[in-house]
Amino acid sequence: MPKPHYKPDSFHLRDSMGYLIKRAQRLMQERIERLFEQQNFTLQQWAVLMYLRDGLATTTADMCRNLHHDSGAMTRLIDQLESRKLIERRRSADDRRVVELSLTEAGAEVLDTLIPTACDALNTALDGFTREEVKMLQSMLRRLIGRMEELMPNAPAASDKEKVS
Amino acid sequence: MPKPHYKPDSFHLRDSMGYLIKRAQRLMQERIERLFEQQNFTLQQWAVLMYLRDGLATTTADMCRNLHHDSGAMTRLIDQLESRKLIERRRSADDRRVVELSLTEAGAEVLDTLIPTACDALNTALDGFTREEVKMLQSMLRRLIGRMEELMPNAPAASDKEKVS
DNA sequence: CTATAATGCCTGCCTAGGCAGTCATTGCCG
DNA sequence: CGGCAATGACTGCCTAGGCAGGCATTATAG
Repeated sequence: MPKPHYKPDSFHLRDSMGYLIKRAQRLMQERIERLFEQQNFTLQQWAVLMYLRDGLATTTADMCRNLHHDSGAMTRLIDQLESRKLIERRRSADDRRVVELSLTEAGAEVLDTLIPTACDALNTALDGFTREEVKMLQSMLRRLIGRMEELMPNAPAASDKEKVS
Repeated sequence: MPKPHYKPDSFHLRDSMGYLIKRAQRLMQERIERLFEQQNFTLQQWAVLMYLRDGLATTTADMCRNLHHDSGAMTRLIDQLESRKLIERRRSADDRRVVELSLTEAGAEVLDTLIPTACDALNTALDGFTREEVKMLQSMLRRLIGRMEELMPNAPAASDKEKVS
């Protein structure tokens, strides 16, 4: 690596990619969550509902892996959504260990009200960005994510025992 | 706004800027924190030390505002760093409400070992990005942050009572 | 000068997430 | 078939952060 992006001597936190991303993330989350809180929803809860709607995950373990969320926390999160009648649990017949999740009518309706809110928040935050800039930002973030995922093979977060060789 | 970036009908979580940023942030944090954990440091703790070193904040309240951190949590975080002899508290003479913070020798030494670690982590994560791409990514994130900060005038997180008009 | 507001730091309470461990079920091996 | 690892869901424990309240000190209004 001929030219490192960051050098210890001249390092300043405010230029750090980690710092910038963290700050952006925090602001974005606060922003959207403030809009969601009237209906008592959390970003994570919303993400779970979205993933269910789009069929990106159908079981608890799927959800954990795809959202990089702790499995214990996921169980409790699902408890809440279930008690609010937004999703349903159903023990799988094929593999009786797994619990299949599904969106209820009420859940789908709630999503219909949350999505426009989220879109608005994103659009106003990205106001001033051109279409191309947004595309570029997305693609760069995706590259960064991909890069870090391959650097972190057995990323935990979806804890559940894992042998470390 | 003639052309919104996101439309409710065609919205998919995985294209959402919030989702991408969150995922990138999470991976980055896990990555760096895993490197820091041998020396028992947290990103926030490191950030506080860095801010102190660079004189970007000298009091608890400063720290909270600049790092968007809760003031209660900040007090406890500083308790820890103080008990580890990395920073010192000193009641200000001018304004006896204020507690001035300062880095100790030990604190500065610790920083010298942490910074290279962080740089490495960032550099390897950004491997594959050109110098220009990194600059562009930084600048876009800064724009986004600036935009959201002005949209969130009285952002809390540095809680402490605030009248809402 | 005094009463009231604002500020800074701190504390207690609550919730969410990380982590380890449990139990049931399934896959894999001989 | 029988034993053992792996998997999925779940639970308890611990810690960090969000939030509200408290106290001391300073700023402001009248």
